[in-house]
Amino acid sequence: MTLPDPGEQARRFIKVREAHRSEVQQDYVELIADLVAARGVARVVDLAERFGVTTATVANTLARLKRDGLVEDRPYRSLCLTAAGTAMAEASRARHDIVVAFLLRLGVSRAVAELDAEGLEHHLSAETLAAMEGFAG
Amino acid sequence: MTLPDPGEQARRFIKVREAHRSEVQQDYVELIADLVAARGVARVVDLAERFGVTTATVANTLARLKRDGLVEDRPYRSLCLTAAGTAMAEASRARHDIVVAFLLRLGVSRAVAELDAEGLEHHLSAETLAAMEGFAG
DNA sequence: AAGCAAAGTTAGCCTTGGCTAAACCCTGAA
DNA sequence: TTCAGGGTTTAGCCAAGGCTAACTTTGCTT
Repeated sequence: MTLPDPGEQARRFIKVREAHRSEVQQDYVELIADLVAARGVARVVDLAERFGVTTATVANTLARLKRDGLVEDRPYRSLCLTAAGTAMAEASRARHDIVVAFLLRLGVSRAVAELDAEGLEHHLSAETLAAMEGFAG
Repeated sequence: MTLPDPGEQARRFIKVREAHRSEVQQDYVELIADLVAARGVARVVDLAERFGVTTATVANTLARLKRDGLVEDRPYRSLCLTAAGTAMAEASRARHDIVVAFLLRLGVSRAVAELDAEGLEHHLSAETLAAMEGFAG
């Protein structure tokens, strides 16, 4: 039983923790973009329902997204992404689609593919994502 | 652009949040088991070095693991897993190995496989894991 | 145009998981 | 045997991301 180099191992865990920090942001901008695309508006209640949290939690999270320049600050108005938020949403969606296509190609059912993609997509390096894209077709 | 069913989508995100809660636990018991296997003892300083955090953070996290019955409570002694902790460590390691083997088979470099596995392994359903195992050989 | 219900926000609380600084144990060398 | 230094724990701080309860704003309906 040989152990990895300590510094190398630490870098891996630090990377995972960094990914966690942007996960929520990516999920939010992606869902806001999808809602806007599908029905023209994204409301706080919709996000709360689709994330499975309360509207208070959504408001709390949106405050951070506004602070970070991803969402427009327009109280009591429909949600709206900034240019940076839109860019992040597009990147997230592209990656999400690759992961789902890959899992389907691997033989996983649609329901499970959509489920696992949600957790997986934030932890893929460019190299792995490229390999998945190639495999998916 | 059609949106998923709200309840279905919520269940996905709830699942991801649940996975997050046990991630740290799994990483800790897995590393403790590896250290014990490789050198007989697992010390707080080793965990801190390999996770890339301070020893204070490790002590804090270990208090939760002890509370949850995964680690023996023996202050100032080498860390030691309970039966439950050992079982979790074995399951984590098996899953980790499958993911790494799968990524290597997919054509990803060893370094990136080890890196991505660390983030990926906590977000795989049984179905996807089985598919990966089959693909890996 | 008024009033009410639904949507949104705010205040205050909790846990997790980071940190620093300081106190505390333990052990090996003098 | 003692005591200095390294390993461990404790105390106290912070941000993220959950919650409930109470409040405000909006906008639909009458």
